[in-house]
Amino acid sequence: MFMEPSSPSDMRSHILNEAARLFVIRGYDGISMREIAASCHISKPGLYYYFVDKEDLFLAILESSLEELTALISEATSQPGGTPQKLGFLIHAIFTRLPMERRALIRLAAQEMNKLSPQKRESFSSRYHATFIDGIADILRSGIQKKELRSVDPEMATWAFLGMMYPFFSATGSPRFDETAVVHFLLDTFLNGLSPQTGEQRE
Amino acid sequence: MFMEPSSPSDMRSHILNEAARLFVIRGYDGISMREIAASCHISKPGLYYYFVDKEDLFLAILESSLEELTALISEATSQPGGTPQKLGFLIHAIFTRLPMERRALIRLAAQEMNKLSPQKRESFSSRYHATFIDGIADILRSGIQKKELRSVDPEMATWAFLGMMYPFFSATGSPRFDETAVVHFLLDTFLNGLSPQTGEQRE
DNA sequence: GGCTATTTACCGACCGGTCGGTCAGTACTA
DNA sequence: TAGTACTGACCGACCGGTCGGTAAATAGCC
Repeated sequence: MFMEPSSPSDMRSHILNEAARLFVIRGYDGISMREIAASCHISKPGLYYYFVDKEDLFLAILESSLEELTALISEATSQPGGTPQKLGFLIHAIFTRLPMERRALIRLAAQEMNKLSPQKRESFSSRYHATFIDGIADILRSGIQKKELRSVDPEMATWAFLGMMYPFFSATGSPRFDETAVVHFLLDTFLNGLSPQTGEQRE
Repeated sequence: MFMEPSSPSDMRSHILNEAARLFVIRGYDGISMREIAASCHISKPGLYYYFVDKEDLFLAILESSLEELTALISEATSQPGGTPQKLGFLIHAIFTRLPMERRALIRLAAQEMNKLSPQKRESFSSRYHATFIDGIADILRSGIQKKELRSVDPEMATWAFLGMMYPFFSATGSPRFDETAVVHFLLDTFLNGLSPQTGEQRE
């Protein structure tokens, strides 16, 4: 009775999945609660039984994505080996452990966060930065400290790192590339660049 | 009498500017024609005097941004020097010749193109790819041919190149960095990567 | 120059439709 | 019989877009 839902009424998670899929395709303003309801084979008030409003539903999706990412980053951070290995692990994990839909969610969070009401946005975005952005920046920072990375602004590098990946997170748009090739290309480019190598390089 | 309007009724371009600013901040679905009208100190029907519908106004903004970009790319392509110089010119031109609002438009086009109706989207996106994406891919391709760049998939590299820049195109969100530093960082990272250099490197 | 006809550049009021959200039920369990 | 998991009907606000109208400038004619 006072235990929290241990089996979270699979309808709730079904809604979460379906709504995430739709938000990714059309954006926050692009789909209506009616469409989400129809896509879940439920009535619109049925949606409001599980979520207090549209924002609440959207936020629940963003939160779960952030949680997932945070777990991946902390796993990458505690990975044995040097910074290149940690970064390689992270890219590899994102592309192989997350289905495309969830990868697209990473982009969605970054792009549509501002659709939230001011207080919720502030709250989410500060957690988003503290765990996700700073988590990656910390890996980069420690790499710089250990001379495994050149001395650059870690936060700037984090945005570039993320930005490089985003085009390959698209549910629709952008072209389809072989994912193993993308994983390798991203890490290689981020670490070694596109200029021909003059000396021996590490990866 | 039969000359076309040489001074394009500065109201039209005022609307274009104002609407672009608003679309960038809130997205295509995020602002209404009423808000655009109010922001231009004009009535809603006044808007429809200049543009047939919302999509037409939006498309006019995207087209002008694409035109601007295309000009920059062709200028970069015909730049003297090697591929690194062409790429350097392009990044530099984007960051110094385009005010932030117009840079944000580049991102807007990529992100919100899909809000267009199917035929318009198809038409715009094919021109977008043919001139903008392929334009950059061609620079990369010729660089690879001339051994000035490592042998990678030029289209994949184009998306990564663009993706790296996008986080720094934000009108609001994302942090503010020193633009000269960003320009240098982006080119340097794209060409040389973040691993410490072992041999001498070219830029 | 004076007079009319037409065009330009808008505006207030309003349309049908959709939005997010609510409320009063109700079928089904425990 | 008390709660859980919903539903159909509905609300006010707002959406993109259109209607009929109009003041001011411009063009054509004498």
